[in-house]
Amino acid sequence: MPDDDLTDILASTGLAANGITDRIRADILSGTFGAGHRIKIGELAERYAVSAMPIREALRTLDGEGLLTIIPNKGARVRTVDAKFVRNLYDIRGALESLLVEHACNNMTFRARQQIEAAQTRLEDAVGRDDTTDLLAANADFHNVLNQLGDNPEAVRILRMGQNLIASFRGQFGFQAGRLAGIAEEHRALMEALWNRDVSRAIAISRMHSMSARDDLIASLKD
Amino acid sequence: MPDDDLTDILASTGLAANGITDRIRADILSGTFGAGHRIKIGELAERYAVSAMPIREALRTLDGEGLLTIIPNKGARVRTVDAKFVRNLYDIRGALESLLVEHACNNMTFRARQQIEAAQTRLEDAVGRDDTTDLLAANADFHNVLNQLGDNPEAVRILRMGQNLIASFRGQFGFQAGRLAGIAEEHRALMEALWNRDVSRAIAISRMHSMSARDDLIASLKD
DNA sequence: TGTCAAAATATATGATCAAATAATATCGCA
DNA sequence: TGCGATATTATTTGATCATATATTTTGACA
Repeated sequence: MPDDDLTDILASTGLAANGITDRIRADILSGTFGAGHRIKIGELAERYAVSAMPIREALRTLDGEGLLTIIPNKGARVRTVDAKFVRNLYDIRGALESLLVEHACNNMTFRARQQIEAAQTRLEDAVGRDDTTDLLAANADFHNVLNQLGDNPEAVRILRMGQNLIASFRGQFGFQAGRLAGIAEEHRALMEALWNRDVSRAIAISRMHSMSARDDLIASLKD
Repeated sequence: MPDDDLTDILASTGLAANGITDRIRADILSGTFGAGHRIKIGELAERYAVSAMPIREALRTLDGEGLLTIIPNKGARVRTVDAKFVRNLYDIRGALESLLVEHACNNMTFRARQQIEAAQTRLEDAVGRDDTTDLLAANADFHNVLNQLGDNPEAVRILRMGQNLIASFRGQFGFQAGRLAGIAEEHRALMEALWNRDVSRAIAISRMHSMSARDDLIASLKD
């Protein structure tokens, strides 16, 4: 049964599709439940028209993902996010992405190169049109190819957890002026290093790329 | 209420004490439930003399920690661990620990230095007596000081999750000949770099330290 | 009026039962 | 005997109720 295989694969990356969990996560990330918001099981049960049980299990999962914090006998709150927290997540992201880029550089394939170049073309197009939505999609594709090539699904899983947390704030705060073009430029530099199999340079650019993103978001947070 | 504060702090690091969760985790890490073992809610409920409910929530938590894998409608299994998985975890650990060491090097305090030196003294003593238990405890202390100094609790949390997974195999497979002395030596080199505020050298040694540990465990796995 | 204690309320947690789904066994048939 | 469909069992998931814990409100007293 190929369907079973797919389910297993999804589960193995810690991203098994679960209706209620996904809906709560989406509502947190969309800002419906803002940072620090107190989550009440009863409320959510009513909101999603299910019993308390699926909510309780979903909250445990989201706690594990870091999206919210459960304090025994006191309930759950959406994780509060400050500049320090964002900085920490981006530092983690930088460390893990550069790890994946290192392996990706060594394992680069023709097909992956094509995919990266296609994503970059779409990304630059989006920059030209100042289209943030398309840019984020193309950016995700760009990095996903590298992440897969990085050959470390556990690291990708951690990365994705952090990404979820950050994504909502991106949508909320947007980018600083000129950042979109900066992303495209940093990608081009990374690509050049990758095609040249210059591992140490690829690592350095990858880390720098994360730090730029980090500083951009923190600057936006302060506005 | 200081007790409440403590609970909150524990919860914020994702390590809230929960009786049942802790017992299941311990039983997994001790090998009572081996890799790949099918976890049945009913069995565990009987074993720990509680209802199904706490078990179900505990399994979600442990799933989030990566200790087991839940497949919808099919149940949970203790994560199977192969050399590739161990390699991935250690690569993650190397990336995150070197990140923390970088900050620790910049934020080094006199008090931290004392604690690190004390831990190292105990570690070397344990090496001399070939006492693995004491060595692991001293080693944990050594790294904990650095992790705290790294000033990134999110990274520490991820690190701890991976550590849990690995710890059980350490106990099961032990170390290769001469590895204990190697650990002590690598620590000394790291300390020297730290006292000299040589950040890039400290990072390099930290990463190398993780890779040595990785290769040692993988070698043991193959025996 | 302010503060503390106690009652009342709200909420999370635990237990039990019911339903849905998956795994296993049984039986008919070639 | 070997295979496939069906029935049975086992197990997870969802719903509901009971209990424990936390929070808020109320009222007595200084």
